[in-house]
Amino acid sequence: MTKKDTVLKAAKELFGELGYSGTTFKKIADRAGVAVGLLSHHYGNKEKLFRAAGFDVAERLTQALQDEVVQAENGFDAVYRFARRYLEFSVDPDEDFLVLIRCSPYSDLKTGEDRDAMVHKFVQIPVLLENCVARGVRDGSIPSVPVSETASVVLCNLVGAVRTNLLTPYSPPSLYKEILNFISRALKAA
Amino acid sequence: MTKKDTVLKAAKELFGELGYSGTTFKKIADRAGVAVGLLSHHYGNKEKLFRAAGFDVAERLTQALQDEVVQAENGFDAVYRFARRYLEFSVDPDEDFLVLIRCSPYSDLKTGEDRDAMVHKFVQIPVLLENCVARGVRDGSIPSVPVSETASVVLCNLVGAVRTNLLTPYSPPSLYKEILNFISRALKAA
Amino acid sequence: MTKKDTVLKAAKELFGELGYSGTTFKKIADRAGVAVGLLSHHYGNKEKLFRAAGFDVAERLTQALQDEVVQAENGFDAVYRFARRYLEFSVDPDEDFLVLIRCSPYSDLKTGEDRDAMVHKFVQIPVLLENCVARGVRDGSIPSVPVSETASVVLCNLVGAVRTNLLTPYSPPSLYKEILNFISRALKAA
Amino acid sequence: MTKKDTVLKAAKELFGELGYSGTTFKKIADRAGVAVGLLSHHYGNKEKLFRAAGFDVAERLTQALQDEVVQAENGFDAVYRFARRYLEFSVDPDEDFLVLIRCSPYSDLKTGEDRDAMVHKFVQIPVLLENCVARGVRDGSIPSVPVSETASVVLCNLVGAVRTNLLTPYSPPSLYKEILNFISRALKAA
DNA sequence: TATGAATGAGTGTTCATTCAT
DNA sequence: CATGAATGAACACTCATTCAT
Repeated sequence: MTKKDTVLKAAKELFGELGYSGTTFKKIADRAGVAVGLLSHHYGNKEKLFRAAGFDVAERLTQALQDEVVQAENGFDAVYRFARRYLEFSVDPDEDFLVLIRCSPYSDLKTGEDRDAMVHKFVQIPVLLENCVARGVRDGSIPSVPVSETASVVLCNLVGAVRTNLLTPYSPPSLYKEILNFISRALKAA
Repeated sequence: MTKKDTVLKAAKELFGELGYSGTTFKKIADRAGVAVGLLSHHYGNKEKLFRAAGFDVAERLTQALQDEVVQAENGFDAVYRFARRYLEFSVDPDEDFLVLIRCSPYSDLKTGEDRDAMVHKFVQIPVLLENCVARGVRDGSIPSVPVSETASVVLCNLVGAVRTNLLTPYSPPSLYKEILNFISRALKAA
Repeated sequence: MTKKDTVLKAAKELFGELGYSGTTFKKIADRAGVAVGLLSHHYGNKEKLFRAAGFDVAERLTQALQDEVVQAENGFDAVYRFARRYLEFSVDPDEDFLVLIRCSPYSDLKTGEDRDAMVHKFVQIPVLLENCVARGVRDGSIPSVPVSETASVVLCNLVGAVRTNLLTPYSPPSLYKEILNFISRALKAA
Repeated sequence: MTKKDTVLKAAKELFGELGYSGTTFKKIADRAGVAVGLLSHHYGNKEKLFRAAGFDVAERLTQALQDEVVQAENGFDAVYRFARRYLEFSVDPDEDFLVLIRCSPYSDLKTGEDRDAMVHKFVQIPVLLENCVARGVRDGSIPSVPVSETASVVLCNLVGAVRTNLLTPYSPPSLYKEILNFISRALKAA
């Protein structure tokens, strides 16, 4: 692993743990075991490093979801697999999912160049889910529902679930299982 | 309105718009039209002011939800009203709901005294919703479901919905209506 | 005791305990149980209040020393009584001697109007001691020594002793007794 | 001289001239001709910089005293040399002795971590003087006196003398000479 | 590529002082 | 005489960023 990669890994961890403003160049450099000057040298500035950290995880998540839905038998299954994989990914200790929570457009980013880039990056995820729902409506595995709206609602469930599980102490242990049941029931009952 | 209240109002607005670290004493003082020293004078320090701002809105939200659910005919209706009122509140321009998004335990607060206080304050909301679900199970308006888990899942829907609507550009205009339908369907199909 | 007096008493205690800059109007007002505005009302500003506190104790010390030396049988006895009384006064819990340590010209006051006033006030004490020494030289109870210099040296002993005893942990329990012996011996051996 | 050293030099001067709270980061940075941020960068915070300044001078003083007393013919001579060197050091323009007056335990430091460190550092000086007195008692150059107490008293003389000379306008020009005589006489007359 | 000393604008916070009541 | 809300300059300290090595 090059020092550049070490920096990115440390950045993903720390932005995830401490948020954007709680994370400093010094902390990242210390955890990565490099000099502070190296961060700007490789990544330009803090915003860009944050973006690189978020993009890296977003990229992996998108890939995981795509790999998952291609295995589905039908649209409903695709939606289900999407949701299950999303939740799994969120608790995978290798994936630094927390940084996504900090930097996704669902987070409390200030507006700016940064945010626009994130919005553009993340849009792939709702679009992928929409395709799954559309496929389900087409193949009859999901009753006739408004496609885009339904995808949005399912994503709301996932966004709410990962925040509840990762950030709050209110989460029951079976939350993810219940969320999947909830989505299934609602989709079938539509 | 006393200057103390003016400060709190400005704080609610700015913490909501810019987040905790994006909001400075100077910005609050400027918007409130007071001297910076007044913030510490009345609220001690930034954390306490943030807490006061969050508590104030949390208090109003809790009250609104309680006032709403007492009017319900049965448990299912109570859950529905709870959800509808929650979503309405989130877009009421008088209520500075955004600050809750920044400071709730669903947000990316660093841990600390601050967070503990918030967790303790916010727990009223899941508890209230649980009561509604329990009532529905008791009176038969909701099929037999695990109470606590179901309440958590419904709240996930609401948390996801307000974030999608208020923070992202991905929200379809009818999102809130769809979320309510989604919850209704899932609850009835249980 | 009027509120004005209460303020002065609190000021003497706190300036003594915490020093000039460690003492705030708020702390004084809190200890005195009055509003902060009252301090400026009665004493003008912080420097003047500090001066008033220091003067009050200096006045009492000067008086105590004068009362003591008039009882002396001869010059040597006067010097001895002066020293003994000075040390006694420094540990009298009713006298707030510590404030003198903070504000005397032997202390680390910044220069300024304040300091000049203190210098002028305190000069009475070396002058009084000089008179005692002069008397001793005159009446033969002290060998022929340079008067002013000897008085200065004796005062150095006292200044050093009270600082050692009140400020440091290096002071042996019998320090004051030893200091008195030391002065006696040196004076007689001159 | 590195910028780090320049900062320490400026700090020693200014803490000596203006005391702890009268000295600001800005003043130090200005005198040293560096940016304010450099002070924290190299020394952490104000307390630590103060400590570093005090330690530096204390170290030099301790060394000077040790170098001096090893040259003594006997215990009395050692005490005398100690006292003389101490007084000389206090007026050496290269040594920034004043900062010691501000930070020694004989000063009006507020209690705290800072003070503990100073107490621990300064204890070397009374200990060294005690050794001299003990040697004198052993070799007969000083009559039988309580060792620790006598050392304390001699140090009181020195502490009082440097304060009188450096801080007050009451000091006669020959004060240091008189103090040395005074100590000699008292020691021999014991 | 890699370092870390150096910068300086910006931050939260303190606090003596004022003043309307 | 007495209050405490209100002020704003001053403070220590942080930190992303630059740059000579």
